[in-house]
Amino acid sequence: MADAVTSRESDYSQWYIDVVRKAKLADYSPVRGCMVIRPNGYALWERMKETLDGLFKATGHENFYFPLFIPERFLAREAEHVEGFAKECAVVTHSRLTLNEEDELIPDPESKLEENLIVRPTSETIIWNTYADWIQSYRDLPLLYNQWANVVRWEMRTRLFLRTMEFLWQEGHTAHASKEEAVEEAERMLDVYATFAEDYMAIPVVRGRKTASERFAGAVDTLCIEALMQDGKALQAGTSHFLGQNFAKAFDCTYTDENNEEQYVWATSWGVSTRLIGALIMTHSDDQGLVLPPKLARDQVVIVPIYFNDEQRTQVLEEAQRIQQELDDADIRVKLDADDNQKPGWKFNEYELQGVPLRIGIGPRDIENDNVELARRDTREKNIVPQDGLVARIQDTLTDIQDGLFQQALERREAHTTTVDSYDAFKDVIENEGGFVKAHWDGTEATEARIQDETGATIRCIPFDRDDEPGEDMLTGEHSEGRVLFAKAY
RNA sequence: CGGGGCGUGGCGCAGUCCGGUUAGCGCACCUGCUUUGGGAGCAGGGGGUCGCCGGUUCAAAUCCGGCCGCCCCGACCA
Repeated sequence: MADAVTSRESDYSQWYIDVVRKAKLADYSPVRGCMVIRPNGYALWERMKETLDGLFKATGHENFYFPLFIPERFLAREAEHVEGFAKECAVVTHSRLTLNEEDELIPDPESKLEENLIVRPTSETIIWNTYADWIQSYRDLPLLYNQWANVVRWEMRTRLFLRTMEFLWQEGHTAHASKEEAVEEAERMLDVYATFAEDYMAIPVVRGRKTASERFAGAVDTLCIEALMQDGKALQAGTSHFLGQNFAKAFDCTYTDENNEEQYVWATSWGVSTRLIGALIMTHSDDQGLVLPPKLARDQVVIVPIYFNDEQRTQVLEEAQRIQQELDDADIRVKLDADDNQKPGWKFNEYELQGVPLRIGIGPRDIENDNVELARRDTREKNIVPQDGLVARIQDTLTDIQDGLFQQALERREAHTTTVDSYDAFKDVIENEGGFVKAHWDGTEATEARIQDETGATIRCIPFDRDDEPGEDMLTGEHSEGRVLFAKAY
């Protein structure tokens, strides 16, 4: 193959970049650390967005939109929040450009802003500033809102989709009258994320709680879903935060309860980003390129016509169009590639690189025998199958691919999840095998920091479903309430 | 922020060490014919201020000085 991607074994990092670029998901942009999301990549994001948006609406949320710019003083209001984000903010200081004596374009000193504006790294502050106006009474609660937006975090080190300076995401921001209700909301939305990851993206995830050091800046509690990539590194795929009354207090957001008493509002926020595309790639794709789960593929089936002369071309295309129509009628997303400029062989390779789950090849031979050639992207199996019953067969196969991808990822995760009881064993697994490691931890930040320092592994989460199994910290021997999940992470 | 790499038609590169015809190759692109079941063949054609600025020289992609940009790898982070 002329345009092969680097193999995962020889250079995982280069493989990832090759997949992104050769599947035409994204390009580098002229701006350092930012990317151009190409139509193939954006189509994926659109499908994710549509699906998630439906799940948000189904759980009672509405969309709104807040400004890209946040007044600098807002960010300063919540102490931990500033501390967490101050290091990575883009700051707008001027409102126009002008030419200097050397004819160079510079920010016009005359136009210096009275107050700097921050390009949002997240929107809690500006939203809670407004919630303070919207909320007076317990009757105004809850507020269940979400926004689809871009945010900017000035990163040192970037990687396509996984960490770029600007990225697309959704951020849900809810306000509640009680702590219980807010906690429940944070849990509900984590569940929505987990469902989405597993049922649509075919990515098995561990649901859990972050330790204090990994918590969102300004949150009381951060819940997360963690996924394991093919190279044995963990990736945080979504977070949901119980914010307590931190932002309500910072922005003086109170309501009057049933007893006419003033109370601070309880809050949550939750988000997933285009980073999920990175997770998708690193979960399912192979050395032939992208592999997409059928539920998220823009094109679930591509039809490649094969012919040797004009007469055959007419005949084959007619047949191909008929099949296309049948599939379309059955709500299968299908593309017929009748482009005359590329040969079938070229198309086969191209659609494999782009991860289209199923390919139908149809040529004179097939027409004669009422067959088509059906090729699966995930297993790379090819079969000659009868046209009779094709729609049902394709529906079944798509389901099979979707389930198979999840199953395969789940098995890989299980195979790369190790339970250890000694620090030596821990270091050995982290160093040589990677993956998730279940081990006892004494619950202190000091121990957590030392482990990270010495091994590079962090506590990904305290899993919700961990066994009730007290023990002793592998490092300090102190009491541990149960095992936590360690891994090296993206 | 440290370490490494790279900057030459749209893309990938060679040429740079050791200065010297008209800057070359593959892919892509355009035209034509033949082709089409796993990245087609032949013929013809178009496209470059060699990242930028300065210096040395009869002569600079090549040597010297400075600057800029991007990518990769590590520490911090969705």
